[in-house]
Amino acid sequence: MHYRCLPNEDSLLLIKSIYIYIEMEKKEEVKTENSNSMGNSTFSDPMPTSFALSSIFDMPCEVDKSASSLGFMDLLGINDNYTPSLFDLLQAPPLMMMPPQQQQQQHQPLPSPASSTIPADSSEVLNTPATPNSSSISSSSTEAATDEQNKAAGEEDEQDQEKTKKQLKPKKKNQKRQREPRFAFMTKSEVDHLDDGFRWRKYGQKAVKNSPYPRSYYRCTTAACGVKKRVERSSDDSSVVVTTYEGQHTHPSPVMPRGSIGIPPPEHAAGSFGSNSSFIMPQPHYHQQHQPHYLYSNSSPSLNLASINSSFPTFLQERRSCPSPAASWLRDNGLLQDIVPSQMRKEPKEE
DNA sequence: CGACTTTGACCAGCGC
DNA sequence: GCGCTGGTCAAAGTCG
Repeated sequence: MHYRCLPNEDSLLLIKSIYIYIEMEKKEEVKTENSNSMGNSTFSDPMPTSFALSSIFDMPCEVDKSASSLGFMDLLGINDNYTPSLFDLLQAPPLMMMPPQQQQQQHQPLPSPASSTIPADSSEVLNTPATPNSSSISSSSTEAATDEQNKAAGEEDEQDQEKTKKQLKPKKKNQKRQREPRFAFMTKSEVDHLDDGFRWRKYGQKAVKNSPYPRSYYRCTTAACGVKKRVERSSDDSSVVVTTYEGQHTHPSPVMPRGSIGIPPPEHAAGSFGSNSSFIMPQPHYHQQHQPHYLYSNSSPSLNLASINSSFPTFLQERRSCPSPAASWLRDNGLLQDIVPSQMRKEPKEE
């Protein structure tokens, strides 16, 4: 697979699309693998995809150097003798990358920053993890209606029913439960619930099959923001926390992290995602212990790129924030090895 | 007292 | 159809 790079203001959105594309491509493989091997439990077999993605990011990319963005080659240390990988390109300043298939199939450009919410029919969207931590990969699935809408409908119908506690439950009867796009990432952390700048309310906890650790369910406390996240500890490695975000924040982070390494709303990043500038990527709280040291330790704390888009997978942002040498180091030592795909959910059967 | 967590019960989806 | 599991609800409890 090769990617073409073109300069474009919407590059990061396109990168997202690539990421989505990768996920979609890999989804089927993983499904098959899982069904052939160990059943259907979620996260049951993260490694195949993990490695697959790793290799994808290491894939050589076809770069249109003449058209690439200003300083991009220098920044990445790319020269005529070096073929950048997708990983490298993800660190580049705005540029466009599209897999050949996508170039043909997806004539429709991704939404401009001005309308950076993904179209409803866009089957795969990355949401806003705004997570402080490192490694991560996600998957997304799509299903669309909001809980709020369902709730309203359900309440209407069941008003006369006796138990108030049951009023909200029939809401799902007439409609298949639909989900927001989601993605998951893994983090080495001693704390389960990572501070990502948003405020969450825990609304449930469940024991997880084949895992001694429970899964916790959180909802964004902001009214009208239906973002949820699930947090669970990996049964394989108790030091790893798997966080799955679902949905997209409709508001800026209410909590700007203390000593947030001062990432101001990036003016020059506005070209990429600026119109959605209210979405400031919360920066990690480094007082917590969950921050893998290698992420930022040797690289500049972070470029403004880190805050460009709340919908951009954190692990990519962090990759982006590292200069190329660090990038190759990371590639060899850490991030991708930690990547775990989220559960690969079936596509909605009905549109 | 409000915000948040805990926890048992309930519901829906899925596989057998 | 049945049972299992994930996801959610909401009352009760806790905390600041």
